[in-house]
Amino acid sequence: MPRDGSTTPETIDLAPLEALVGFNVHIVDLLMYQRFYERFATPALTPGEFSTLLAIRANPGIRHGALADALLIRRPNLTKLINRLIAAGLARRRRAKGDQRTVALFISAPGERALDAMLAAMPAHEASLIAGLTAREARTLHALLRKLARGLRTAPDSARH
Amino acid sequence: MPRDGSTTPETIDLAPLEALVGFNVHIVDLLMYQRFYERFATPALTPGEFSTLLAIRANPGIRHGALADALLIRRPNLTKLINRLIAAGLARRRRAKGDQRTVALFISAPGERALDAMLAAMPAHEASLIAGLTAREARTLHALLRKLARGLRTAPDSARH
DNA sequence: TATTGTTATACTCTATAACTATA
DNA sequence: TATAGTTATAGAGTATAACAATA
Repeated sequence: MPRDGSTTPETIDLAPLEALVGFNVHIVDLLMYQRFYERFATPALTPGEFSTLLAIRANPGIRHGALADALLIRRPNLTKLINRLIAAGLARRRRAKGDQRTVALFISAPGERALDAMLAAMPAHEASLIAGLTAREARTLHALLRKLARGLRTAPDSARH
Repeated sequence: MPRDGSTTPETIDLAPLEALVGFNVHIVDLLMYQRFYERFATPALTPGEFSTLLAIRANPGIRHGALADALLIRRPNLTKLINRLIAAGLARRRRAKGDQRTVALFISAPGERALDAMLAAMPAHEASLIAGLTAREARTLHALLRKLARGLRTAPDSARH
């Protein structure tokens, strides 16, 4: 740090950025990703793989397309992600009964165990994420984020290709 | 959509995911990024370039390292981003007065104009992002996100390399 | 002819290590 | 010897277009 009176500020003013909701959301997202990787170290699932596997368990037999839409992942990218899960023995693909074009996705027994192991650590993880907030603030934030997500998903100009 | 009684749910249950703060933050971040690109179409700045330029204007003469830390960008990646801003004539690099290793960053006149043009559209943009919330809810969310970001930045296990 | 999932591919973002020039 | 910024490079993540199978 400069010992002279130069213009270089070491205490940075981020006020104009913090005034924008999107910036705060993004910073929080980045920091939470960091925390996820710190806690669930190398051998485990990435946030995307974890979310996908959890969604498959909650919706056995779900199609690729429906899952991709729900998780905001493009179909080609989801295919690769699912391939990784299957290669790891955590999920299974099965041809659907009716429409022969579609594929039904299921979690496997090892997938269940992997998920349960991570979910066991999740309460402590979540608690550490919101450690800076009171319990009441955390509940409020959570509810507002869900409401915001719902609103943004169903928004008018969401002319998502 | 299947017309039989197959197990494929078209109404997806995301409850186990929405119960996790991190998932909601990530979804909101993704959706807000989409909105940003929809509004500030191709010729304009990316969210990262916009944030960086705004931070430079608020902190004239800031060093690369300090800026990278504030925006959670690695130094090599920030160098490339700044190179793009400079190539576009929006920012300038200048050798600092004291420590000859450091570089001081400044916004240019065209940079000011580009920023002002985007900032002029920002109130409407922000309003559309939080359209699903009441004014009071939006204020609460904003305050909680900022508090959360502060807490996560200064956290104990943020042994960020 | 349209749709589901896949393949191929490119582009961005990000991450690490090594280099330079200053300190 | 350590630090600031850069370069080089590789690895994720994500985007679009085109294809095969089925509707």
